[in-house]
Amino acid sequence: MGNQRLTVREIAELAGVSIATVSRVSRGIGQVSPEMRARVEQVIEEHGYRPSQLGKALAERKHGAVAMVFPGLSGPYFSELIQGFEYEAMEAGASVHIVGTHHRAAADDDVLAISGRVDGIAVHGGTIQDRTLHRLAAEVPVVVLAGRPLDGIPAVRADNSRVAELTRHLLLDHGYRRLAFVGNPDGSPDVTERWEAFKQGHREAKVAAPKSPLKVGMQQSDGVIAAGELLTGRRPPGAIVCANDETALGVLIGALGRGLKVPEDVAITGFDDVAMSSLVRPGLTTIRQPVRELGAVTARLLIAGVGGPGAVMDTVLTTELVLRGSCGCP
Amino acid sequence: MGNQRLTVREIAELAGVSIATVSRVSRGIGQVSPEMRARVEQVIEEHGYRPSQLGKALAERKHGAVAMVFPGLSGPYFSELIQGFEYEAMEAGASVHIVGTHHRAAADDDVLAISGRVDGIAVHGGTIQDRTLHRLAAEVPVVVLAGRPLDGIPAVRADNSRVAELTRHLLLDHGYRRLAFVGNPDGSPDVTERWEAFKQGHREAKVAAPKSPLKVGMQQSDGVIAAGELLTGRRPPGAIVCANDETALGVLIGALGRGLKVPEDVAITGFDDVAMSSLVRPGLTTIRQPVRELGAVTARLLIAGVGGPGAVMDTVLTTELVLRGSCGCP
DNA sequence: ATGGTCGCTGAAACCGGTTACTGCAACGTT
DNA sequence: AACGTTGCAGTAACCGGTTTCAGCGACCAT
Repeated sequence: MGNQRLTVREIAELAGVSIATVSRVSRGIGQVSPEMRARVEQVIEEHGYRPSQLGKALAERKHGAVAMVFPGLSGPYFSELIQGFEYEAMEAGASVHIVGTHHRAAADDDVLAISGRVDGIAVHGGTIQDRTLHRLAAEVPVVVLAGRPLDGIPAVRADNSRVAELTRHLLLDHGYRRLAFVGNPDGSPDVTERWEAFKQGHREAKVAAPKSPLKVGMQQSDGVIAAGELLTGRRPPGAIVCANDETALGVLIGALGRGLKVPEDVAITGFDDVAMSSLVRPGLTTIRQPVRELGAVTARLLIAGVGGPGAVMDTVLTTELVLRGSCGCP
Repeated sequence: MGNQRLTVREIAELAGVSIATVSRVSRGIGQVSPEMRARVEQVIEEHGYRPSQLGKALAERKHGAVAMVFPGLSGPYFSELIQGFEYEAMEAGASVHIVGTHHRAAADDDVLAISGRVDGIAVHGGTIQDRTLHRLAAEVPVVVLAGRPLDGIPAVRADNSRVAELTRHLLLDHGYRRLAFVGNPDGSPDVTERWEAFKQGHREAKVAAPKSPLKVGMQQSDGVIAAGELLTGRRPPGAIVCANDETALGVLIGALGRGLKVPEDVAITGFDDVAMSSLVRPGLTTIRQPVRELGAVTARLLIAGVGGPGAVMDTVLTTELVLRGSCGCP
């Protein structure tokens, strides 16, 4: 405690050189004679000098930090996403700020406040208003994560249209009728696209799609609640397509807890392919998306600087249908 | 894009005043005549001036940011923890850096690297080596979160000893014998304390405790794996005490998936009381800890400055036994 | 009229780095 | 011998804020 850090000028004094030389040595650039370099390095080593990030940042006019904004960080999806993002940022020497808005009123202000502290911001789709997004983009490079590109703001996302393929599989290969969709499109570009793909799949199979989705949250506990809603009526659906694995697992637990058999009584599918999905009985049929990679690509894009001519505006990562027992496959 | 931010000097020029006055107005302190204040405020408003965090930070010699270091952020526990921390930090105007070490080799270096960017760091128990912790504490205020205080480094934690009460409940009230403990004490102060309390409960009930815990991770998927290990042998335990709710839910799913009845065939308990625990059938008997509050208290402590005489060295939040169906209670 | 107080504003120093530019010595070339 | 390179180190000017201190005019008391 207490022993405040040394500055360039003090190190310069101790080594009997100018501050320019200290800076050159500590950064390892510029021309410095071997003996001078050795002398300065010795002093730096002795006193454990490390340049202040503050001075450095001001002089270089960059923060060496990026931020990620998301609604909340419940569950494996956000964990993976952040880990991919954070790992990539760390590799590039940038530290990571996080802003979870979790339904806070002042969220948009918080996001603007962070813009003065970072070199770039990744905003999870549906987290803040488009208006705020534009104001943000005027201050600092922005990438939309899991959402659509918007007026010069690039996006990184997964191919949600594969839900159409899943839907056709349920309708045509297994012959289920009366599918239900669990998930709330409002405020989530991902869920919106999945719901649209769900309807598209119905069109392609020439089967009437349900009028509306069952709007619940994205957590496992929301799935349990959804199961209660869907499976207690007189005409329960033959298959339940969930917006993500966590709700699907919740629905599965809710169904099994009611003594129903999956997939005999009801089929269930998810989206993400989280670790649990291959471990439950029956295994969860789902769509695998490269969540970690999504975060990593976003970080790389942000650090590379985003803007400029020829910049990639829309990065869509491929997804993959994973068939397991919960849809009726062996 | 492109329109770079204005500086104090430019605003001063535009308003026809000195930079000192601009600074005083923008900070709202010091003596400024009403008309001058109005004039400057007008210019600030017009041009959307907001002082650079970089200049501010350098001049004030503080970053206005705190960091949280943890092993990884899987599951609801870390989500809640971070949300509590982040919310409190935001309230105080500090932004939040996160560092997930997730078993990275260079983790300790990363943590030291971040120390030059923040005013304080919360380190989750068991994340980095004690040696690194000391070096860190020499640079910046540090609080250990979910761990023991260490040589002047304060800690914030929950009362894990309540696991002894839970253990006695299983042994004495329900009469179970042959309890198993699921969780890996290595590298986790929390799990270590819970395992110790588990043995303590056995001593108090005068029942022999198992020699060692079943060492698995803290995620739901690890619980499924643990269920496979414990429930396939010839003499399965009568009750399984898990280090946290997520593994307990995994064990529960694994047990039900094998056609076992809970609690008739095997009782299961957890720790945390996450949302899912009250939704599964049977409800999960667990110990409730105030995870969010844990994060919030840590943030407050860090922002208040930690050190100094009379500082609180050890903050222990109370926990509560929550009895539901999975232990055999009605 | 003079001296002292008070309220307000501005000049300049400072925070801790980076870097353009300058100066100087040693060397090679014609 | 005079001159142009070249390599190296130092001076000083930034980066964008905050804050100390000095100065100045208005006001009041004597």
